[in-house]
Amino acid sequence: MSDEVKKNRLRLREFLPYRLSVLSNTVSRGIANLYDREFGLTIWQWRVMAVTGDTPGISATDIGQRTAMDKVAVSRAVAGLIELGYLERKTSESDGRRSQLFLTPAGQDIYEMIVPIALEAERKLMAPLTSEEQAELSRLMQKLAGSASPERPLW
Amino acid sequence: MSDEVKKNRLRLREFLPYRLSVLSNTVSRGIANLYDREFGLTIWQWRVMAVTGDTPGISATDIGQRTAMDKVAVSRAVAGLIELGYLERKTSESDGRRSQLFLTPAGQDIYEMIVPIALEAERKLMAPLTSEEQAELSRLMQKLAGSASPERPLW
DNA sequence: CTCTATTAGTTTCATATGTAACTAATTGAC
DNA sequence: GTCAATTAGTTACATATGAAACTAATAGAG
Repeated sequence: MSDEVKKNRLRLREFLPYRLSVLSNTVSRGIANLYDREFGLTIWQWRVMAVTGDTPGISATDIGQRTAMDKVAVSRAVAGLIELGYLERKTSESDGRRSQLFLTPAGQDIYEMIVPIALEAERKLMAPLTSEEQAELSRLMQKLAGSASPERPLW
Repeated sequence: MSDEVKKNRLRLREFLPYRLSVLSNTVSRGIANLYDREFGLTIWQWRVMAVTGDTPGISATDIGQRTAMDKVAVSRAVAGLIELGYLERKTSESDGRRSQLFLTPAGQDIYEMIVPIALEAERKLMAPLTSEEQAELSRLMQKLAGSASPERPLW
């Protein structure tokens, strides 16, 4: 048991929610700068491009589920990407409410440029961990994610 | 090496920055709800209370360093807490720009109520991990934090 | 069919947040 | 001492974000 709990004292620097938040913000900020500087994209726009590139024809709602974005954020990111000429929207023939989203050729180009850069950034981030440690981190995060799922709030 | 890298394909669900962001947001949201529902505090206000409770007389600037908050966020959180009657500000005698912050008796009461609740939430969050896994997670996060430090951007 | 409930997506509005400009106090060079 | 440069903290402004209201289309009960 950690000192923190033993002493019944809360040290922010040892408090997991705080540590997660700081680490995530640091990483996200770095990545956001990268996408913005190199391609003029926000993180949300990039997420939308990433899943659309991986799953052409996906709808905005499904993007939201795959990216943990709410529908307003998806709507705005999609609008921005269409404006930039990277995304194209068709209306589903079977359901007039649904959109089907596709990367334009320009969007494909950007997509193919970003993927290796993003993977390289991830690689550098994880470089200090051995591959066993990387696998272990992944496993532990998955456990935590199950524990913290919003459907089953612990607090 | 993971499939993701091997295939040179980016699957958002396996991409560490994305996973960190989603996990952190889920946890933060749960915690924020807890603080707000039970005590009417924002996460930032609670962070300020936490370090002030731990280090009475601390200045706003030092709070910023200890909580990874920028000075504007600290200023706003402090203003809110003073408004709520949980925090008290004195001007340093040796340096008229510096403030010295203290919990009021009401603030102390809240502080003492929150600490065990927050620790319990953390305990529940980590419950699915063995204590070895918890220690390992902590160690791996620390390594990552070093790797991602903003002073030494990798991208 | 037809009418109500639901769903996909957008817009509106109120609030949160970060950057930059600002004020007040202090420090340090001279 | 005096004045430029720095530091602590606040304010102002522009942008980001999320909740709720809204529009358009579909589904489902009868």
